[in-house]
Amino acid sequence: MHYMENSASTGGARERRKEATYAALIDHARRLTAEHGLAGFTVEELAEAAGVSRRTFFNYFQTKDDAVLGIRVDDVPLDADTVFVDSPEPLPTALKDLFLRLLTSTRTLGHDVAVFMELLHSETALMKRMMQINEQRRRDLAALIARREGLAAGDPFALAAAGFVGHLAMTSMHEFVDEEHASPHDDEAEQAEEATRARFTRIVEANFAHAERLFSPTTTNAKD
Amino acid sequence: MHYMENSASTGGARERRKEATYAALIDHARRLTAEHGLAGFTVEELAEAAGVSRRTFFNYFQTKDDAVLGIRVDDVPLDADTVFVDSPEPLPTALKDLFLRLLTSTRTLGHDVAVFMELLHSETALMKRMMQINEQRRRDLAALIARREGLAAGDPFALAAAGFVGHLAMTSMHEFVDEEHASPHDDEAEQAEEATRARFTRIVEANFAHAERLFSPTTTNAKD
DNA sequence: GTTGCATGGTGCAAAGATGCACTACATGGA
DNA sequence: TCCATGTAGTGCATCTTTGCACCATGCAAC
Repeated sequence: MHYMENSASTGGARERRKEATYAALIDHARRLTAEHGLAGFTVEELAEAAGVSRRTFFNYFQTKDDAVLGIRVDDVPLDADTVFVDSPEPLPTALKDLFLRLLTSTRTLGHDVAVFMELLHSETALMKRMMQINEQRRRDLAALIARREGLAAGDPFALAAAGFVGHLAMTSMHEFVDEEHASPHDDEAEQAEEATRARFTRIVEANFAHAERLFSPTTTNAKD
Repeated sequence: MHYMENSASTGGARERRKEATYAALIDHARRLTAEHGLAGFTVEELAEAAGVSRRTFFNYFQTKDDAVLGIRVDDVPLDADTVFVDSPEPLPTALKDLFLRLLTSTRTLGHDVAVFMELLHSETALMKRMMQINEQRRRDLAALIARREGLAAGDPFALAAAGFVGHLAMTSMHEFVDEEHASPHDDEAEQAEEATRARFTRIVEANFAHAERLFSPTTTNAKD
């Protein structure tokens, strides 16, 4: 009678719809910025391309810039990320997961990474905002690591770890872009996206593996 | 500054969204019926395929069957169709326009016609409902023609004209299906859809041309 | 038959999207 | 300088979608 047993894959229609709208707005924001520059299109046009009203756009993003960067209004503030704090994983893994989760939210996991970096370098406004965001994230992450590991706020290890994660993140992204640039990887369909994402994830994991060796002496002393 | 001058093509986001949802629901309803039969899928699955909730489906269609037939809840009852009554066009043209408008609403203008006829003949429930609908439409149309032409309700000419239109409609659809069946028209992409629609429209116009000759002696006597 | 279960269909209150009016600001003439 | 215009962003009332509880029906197991 039922030809489909696995119907409800990702929860309710409300959430699926929201994700789809976020995806559409971010993707079109980047496409339009690449094609016309950040000042070359209006929010009105972006909203229309994504199939929502102008007003709805501002329910999803505080500013036009944020749409390009993938900074959602419903983002959990990093300093409230209980998932990371409560994760049973070892610290390096938890950090890697957090990083990947962030990239998923901003839609910069696969081929988008290269596009994203392009945009950052072509629009100074975006770069500026991104640096603000990263600064804030570094601070929040330090506090988060301290909480997770049972350290005092401002503990040097937490600060160093947070900085190191930033470094790993940046390194991973650059490394990925360089490698993609080096080997053609003639992509025609979106079928390539999955493979691209896998390549990127592999690079991230390779880089975060460094963290394992550097962190373990310290982390085994804390909270365990 | 603006790279796009023709932004607002079809009004607000609300209407565009509604049309898209109707289109998705009808198309998926037909696809699922073709693949699994009318009883082979649930409203839940149909709604999910179209990206809306089950409850929303019932905001768009009274019943599952109606979705396949393209009978919307917000359809203007035919006997309230002021567009037709107030149209300045000659009667045969107005009738043809009304017919094409109806087909647009039910999404059976192009390649869908053949699919639609297939479904009608494969599911007796659909055929039954369709005949009900057509019966009602014939009655309403007769009343509408009478109003438009300033005739008394039940005027024989109005009744005959309504019946004739039903005949022209049926003839057009069958003729189209036969011709498509005869010539391969290897369609691969949706690029063919536009051409298919044009072929169908041409057939409709050819058939309604008969109405011109038959109606004009009478209509020139009325209301003019 | 009757008990359970899947599905069709509806009422209702909460959440989300939209239209509209409004402010702020930047830019480019008179 | 001052004004007109275009666009970013926000407050608010209204409309739409959604989740959920609910009932009716048909069908299969017992």
